[in-house]
Amino acid sequence: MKNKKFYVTTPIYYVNDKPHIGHAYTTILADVLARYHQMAQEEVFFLTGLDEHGQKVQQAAQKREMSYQAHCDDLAPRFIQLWEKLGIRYDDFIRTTQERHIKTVQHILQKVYEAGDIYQDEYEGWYSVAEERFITETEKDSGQFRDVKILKERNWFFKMSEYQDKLVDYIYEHPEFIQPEHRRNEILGFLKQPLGDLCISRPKSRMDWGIELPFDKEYVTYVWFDALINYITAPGYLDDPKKFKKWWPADVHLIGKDILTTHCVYWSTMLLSLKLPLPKTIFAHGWWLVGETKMSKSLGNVINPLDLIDQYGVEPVRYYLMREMVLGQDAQFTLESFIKRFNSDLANDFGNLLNRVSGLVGKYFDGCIPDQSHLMQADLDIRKQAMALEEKVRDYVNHFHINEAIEEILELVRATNKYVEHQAPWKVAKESLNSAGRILYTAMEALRISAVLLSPVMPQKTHIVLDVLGAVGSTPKWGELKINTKLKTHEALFPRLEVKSNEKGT
RNA sequence: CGCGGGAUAGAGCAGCCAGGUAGCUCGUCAGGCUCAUAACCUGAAGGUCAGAGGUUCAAAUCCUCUUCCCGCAACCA
Repeated sequence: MKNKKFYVTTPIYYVNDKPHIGHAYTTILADVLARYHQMAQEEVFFLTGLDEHGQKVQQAAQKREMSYQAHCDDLAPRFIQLWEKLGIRYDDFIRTTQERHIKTVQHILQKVYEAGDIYQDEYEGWYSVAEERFITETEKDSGQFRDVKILKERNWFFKMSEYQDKLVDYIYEHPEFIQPEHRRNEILGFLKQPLGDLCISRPKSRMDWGIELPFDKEYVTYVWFDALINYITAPGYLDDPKKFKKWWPADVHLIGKDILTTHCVYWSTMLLSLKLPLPKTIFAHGWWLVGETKMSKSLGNVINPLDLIDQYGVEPVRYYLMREMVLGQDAQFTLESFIKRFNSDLANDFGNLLNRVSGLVGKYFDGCIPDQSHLMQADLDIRKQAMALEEKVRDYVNHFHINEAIEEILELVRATNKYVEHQAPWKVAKESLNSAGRILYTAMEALRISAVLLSPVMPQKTHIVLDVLGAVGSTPKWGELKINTKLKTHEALFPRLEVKSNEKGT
């Protein structure tokens, strides 16, 4: 049987500023998904990268008195280094200034142009002289823009409207296409209005940092038309048909809720025009809110979550971000909840389970994994729960409920702690070493399976656990522990964090 | 009447689509255990499920209205 493939993307991040928690979150999420699918024996392609054209980049570069490309080259490593720090294992890193991408975009522009889906017209709208861009009616009414005037400009347009009906039908026929569901409704609501055509050019006179239109040298491409194409550039749309056929359509485009319309509407209609299949799922996650709405004054502790990495380690941060964010909702990032999560889940439950079990095995079995012999009811209960876990986790992950997958694993960890407590092998051992061995074997198997299933979230820490158990490379199937294996010594996995008692009220 | 989502114990969430004793984690209180990272286990307190009305033998769950919060309303990534 041929392995399934899994192609996951993050947005390509815009290099007008340094990476922040939003970038980190999406990328970790993609990484975790990629690793789970790898664990399920699927072939995975994980793409991330940078969006380097457009007005904001131009402005940022000008401000720094650098060339556009130099500015991009300066920022790119910051992203790459952060991904290294976060343990991100991507397969390709695309930058829209790369030759492969520019060629692909120009090829597509030419193709769409020749197919008659691009035409020239005059764009008229409110233009902010200060911002050097057109603004929407809503933006104009907000009164936040000065020097606003009506401006007419000749531009090239993509016939997005042609594909409106097709797109609406597609969304209705594919409930999994846009997730979560309320985002899908949002797009369907948006598409109830007649869709206009998309202006896809910018005159060089106004903005020249972009990909030149192959059929009109006076213009560069609008940055979104450029950026979205990255998803097919990387798997080889232009120059590697075999590779492209293997990976496209993408299984998941992960995005923030702020770029929902561009992906669901612009990108989809572009693909429809190109007669390419649409991605299977576009998943929009929520945003991290740091603390309260206005947190500055009372506590003076405006926390940049990235700082936590240096202080507490990468993996607790990965764990926290994955565990705490629910579906496509927003979530609050507070140091208090981070520490609570760390102590209760990682230190008290998971780390401590390893500690107590390995301690007992050291004490009564000379550090060697004992034989399980035949299991009693309580043992069978744990085994049953552990054996059912893999499928539950897979199911949750496939539906993007990472937090629930993690919770399900922690339930096994907690149940195992409970089991050890109730079975009291330290007492049993005085009468029957055999029975104590059975209990400890069962607990260690449950721990091992928990570690395997948590490994996509915390690859390094779970590796330590598996290494201690002599079970690196094992699967979530029951019974892979090797009897008589000598346990390795280890430090506390997640030493408890002291609660700083200077917080008040929050 | 623009479209849509939400309001469940001190906190964060599940349950709602397929009505039938209100559940999980954290926190609090009281015990227990002592193998373990002052950890773990047992038990308890705490909710008129935003409010009002309706359907039903039965509503957190379905319907209507009200209040409050939030998202979207396109050419900026």
